[in-house]
Order: sequence, then structure tokens, then C-alpha cells
Amino acid sequence: MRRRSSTNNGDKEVAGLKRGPWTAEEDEILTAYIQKHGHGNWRALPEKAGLQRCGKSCRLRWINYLRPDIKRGKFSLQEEQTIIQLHALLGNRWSAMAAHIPKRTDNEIKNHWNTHLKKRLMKLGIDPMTHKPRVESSAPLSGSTKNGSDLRHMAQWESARLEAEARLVRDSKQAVAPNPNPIHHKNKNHLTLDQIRVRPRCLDALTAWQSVVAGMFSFPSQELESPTSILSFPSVGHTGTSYAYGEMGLDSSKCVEKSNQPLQEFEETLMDSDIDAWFDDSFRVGNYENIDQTSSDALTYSVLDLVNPSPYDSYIF
DNA sequence: AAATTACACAACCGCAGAAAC
DNA sequence: CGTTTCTGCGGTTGTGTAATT
Repeated sequence: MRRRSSTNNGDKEVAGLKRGPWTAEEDEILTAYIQKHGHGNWRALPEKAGLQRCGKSCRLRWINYLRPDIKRGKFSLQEEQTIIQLHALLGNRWSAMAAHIPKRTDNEIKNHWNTHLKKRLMKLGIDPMTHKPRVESSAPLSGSTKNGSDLRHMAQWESARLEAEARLVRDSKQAVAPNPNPIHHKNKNHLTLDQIRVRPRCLDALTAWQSVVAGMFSFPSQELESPTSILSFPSVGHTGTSYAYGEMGLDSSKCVEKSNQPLQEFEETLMDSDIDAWFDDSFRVGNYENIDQTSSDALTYSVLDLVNPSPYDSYIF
């Protein structure tokens, strides 16, 4: 594809350098060269390999496309769930997210988020940046002060949860072993076995949150508490169902109605496109108690484990 | 069937931090 | 210790293709 000339440091456009999509022949040359010599200095690589590309372009092509340890194709529901949860923890830190999603590149995750997941969350009434329900400021709370209070209560709880999670991620980064992944060597989210033993059962809040969302389908009646928040949900006049709708960012007045009505209308909302299947699968509750933390497999413990207790053998998939 | 629009994703840009000099 | 160079990251855009009109 044609681009305007670059003013980037070290990559100033040089006459004769090819741009745009890579050909199969170029891919072959680059792959063969790196497999034989390693990439070494990216800037010097194109000349050595006989490619009319800048080093930056070669690096990008290798990392995002040609590397052998890349899984291509559709994202699984589990991967999507993980991305969403990691995004809630890490924000737009795509490379950090990629470090916890095997065989996926930051670029791929970023693209998938921007083209799919962000839109799905928005469609569900969830702000993709804050991961909080979007409450229309212009929409009155339909005369229900109680519900307005509840929504604020939920927002406070959610805010506290996110803060606690962010704090935990920061803390976990301060005491970490080197990441063996050469691609993401800067990422330091892996914990040693000793560190795992003293790891606080921090993100149970996330599980709790998932429980709330899953409550849309199971309607828990018990009070929900979060270890990362002093707030708890009122048990009177505010069922799991109504919170769930609030979580979905639906009109609060409808929440009250829906808590006492069949799910028909709600289901109709979800029936739109493929959201229902995705949502049902993506937000089922995991169970931290099932983790075998003494397993030798737990030598590295990552942020992924915080958000997805059993990512690879989940019953979801 | 052609034109238009929406979508997906590869690739580029510019910046910041690390490393080398 | 300051400067230069290199690398990696996140944001953005252009293009090909599918879907719709």
C-alpha cells in the first residue's frame, strides 16, 4: 500500500526501498535469512538478506507474520474472553497482553480488539475503555432514586475493583522473574513458585464480577462481596438480575421491570447478531479453587492466571 | 451487474526508552 | 555524561474483500 514518506529516525525513505505488501518471494528470503543467521541488527538485515526493504519493515513482517510460533486465524472464545479481561487490567498495552496470549501478536490482538471486541462491548452498553456500564447521563433514572443510588453504588464498586486490580498488577511486576520469551523480554509479569505461594487471592474480585455477569443467567440471591472493595450489594430490592442489567448499561428503570419479568426482551437484545453465543460463552464463571497451584506447571504465573484461572483446559472450550 | 459501504487486517508512522558510542 | 542509533510499542491508515443496496 502506498504511504506518505516517513520522517522517522533512522528510517528515512531511501530511493529504491520497496514499500507496501510483502510478496511471497520476499517472505521466503526473509524467513530463510533469519532461520540461518538470526535477525541480528534489523537495520543491517535487509542489505545482508538482499531485500529492498527497511529494517523496520522486515522486523514487523517477521514478528507479526512470518515467525513460526504464530497462530493465525480466528480467535477462540477463550482468547476473546482473555483479551477483554486483560484489557480491563492493562488497558491498551497490547504487547503486555500478547505476552499472556500464546501465539498471538500484539498487532493481531490490537486489530481484533478494535474491529470486534470493542464494538461488541459497546453494543452491550459497556464502555470499552473503562469496562464499566455506560450510564446515559442525559437519560433520567425514571424517577427511581433507589435505582440511581444502586447504579452509583455499582459504579463505585466497579471502580474500586479496577483500582485494586491495577494496583495488584503493578505490585506483581515489582517482584518477578525474567520472562523467557525473547519476543517480549521486557514483560515481567511472571512469578516464581515461591512468589505464587504468597500471592494474595487478589483477583477474586474479578471472579465476583464474572459471577455478577453470569448472574444474568443464574440469578444469585446472595449478597456479593469483593475483597478489593468495602462496598457490597444491597440485597433488598436489588436482585442479581437487576445488577446484571445495570452492568449491561441498560436503562435502570428497565432493570427493575426486568427483574420481575421474563427475560424475553433482554434476550431479544442479545439475539442481535451473534452476541448471545459469544456472551454466554465468554462470561461463564471460572473457579479459582480448581487451580492446582502446587503443580510444577505453575512455575510461571502470569497476569493471565489472574484473569483466567484455567486458561488452557477450561471447560468453556 | 454495478456501485457503494462496511469490515478486516497488514503495514506504516512517530515517539519513547534502552543501548551503544 | 551527552549524543546517536536501535528497538519496540501503540496509534493510525490504506487496501483488498465481502456484504449490501
